[in-house]
Amino acid sequence: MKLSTKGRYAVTAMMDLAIHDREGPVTLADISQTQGISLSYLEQLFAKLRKRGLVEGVRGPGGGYRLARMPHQITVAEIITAVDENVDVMRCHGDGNCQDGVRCLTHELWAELSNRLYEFLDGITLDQFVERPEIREIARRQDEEAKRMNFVFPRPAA
Amino acid sequence: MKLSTKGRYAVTAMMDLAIHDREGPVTLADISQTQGISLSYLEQLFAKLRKRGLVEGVRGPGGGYRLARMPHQITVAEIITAVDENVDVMRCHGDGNCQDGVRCLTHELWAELSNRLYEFLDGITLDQFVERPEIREIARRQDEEAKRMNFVFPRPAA
DNA sequence: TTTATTCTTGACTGTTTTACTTGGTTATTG
DNA sequence: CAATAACCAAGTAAAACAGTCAAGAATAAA
Ligand code: FES
Ligand code: FES
Repeated sequence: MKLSTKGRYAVTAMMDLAIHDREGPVTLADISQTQGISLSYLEQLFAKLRKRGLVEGVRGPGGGYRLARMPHQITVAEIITAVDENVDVMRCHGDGNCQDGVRCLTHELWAELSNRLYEFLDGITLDQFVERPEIREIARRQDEEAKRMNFVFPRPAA
Repeated sequence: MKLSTKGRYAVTAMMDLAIHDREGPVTLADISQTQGISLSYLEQLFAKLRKRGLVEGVRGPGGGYRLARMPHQITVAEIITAVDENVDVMRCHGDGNCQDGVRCLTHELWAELSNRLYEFLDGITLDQFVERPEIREIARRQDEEAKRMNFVFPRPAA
């Protein structure tokens, strides 16, 4: 397992998606602006998320991305493994042969660690966070901020 | 937290150390050969482990490294954080300001994740594995292998 | 039907981290 | 003294990371 900025970005974006799920598809440009993540980088991440069946894209005006499942059916583990391809905690990838073809000293340790780690991350679903009032408050603030940015010149006085 | 080969090497080496703790200091050359890790790379890792007070070095002939504490007092979390300096699961490093100075959407999620992950890794100590018969068996095999390598020509028949 | 919107794809770039090497210098033992 | 083994400082090739750029394809709205 690897927990880097990449996985963090992915989870952040998925959370944004979960929060605005009822308001129709969310555009990557929106997420980019709201969460401060590079648009083109998001595109790469969402390509992977889509291949894993976590999100689905809607093209054309009014389009964007939408969760492919209910928030309580999407776990943090899935999101992270979707974008972080080498999730190899073990050198042997579970085959038990990294020591000249035989099992190495720490195989068991990593196997156990890997299992419990995955179980743990797999127990955290998106909905566990989006429902919290503190989170909703932050989301509301972000939305207002975005609105303020977009309509700074609503109609030039003329 | 970051779980990479680096941390894996460190834990592997520490485990080797824990197993051979009673036979006096263990040399890095031994670990290098037994576990298949580059000697100079081990030196770098052990420099960090030493700075964190996890091991102590004994110089000169017959020297090597030795655990600075009992195996049940050394956790996997300590070992990993010792060699992986940037343990920043959160972009804000706990300050809650990665979103233009204010708390971002996923701050809580990462804080909680970070906490529980650390607690989990902190609950695993070295002795929990070195006592297992399967592990001891692998260690025994490794030792024999090493012996066979060293004494391939014990005394040329003459 | 045109057009704007948005997803989708591929290639490309600079920076950082990994894993490892080279080449030393101390300190300790016999 | 010579052998041993910890210490230390640089440097390096390859990979991963974070991000950019550009072109295209599908679709909804005008
Ligand atoms: S990690 Fe499985 S054999 Fe080494
Ligand atoms: S992670 Fe703490 S504010 Fe974003």
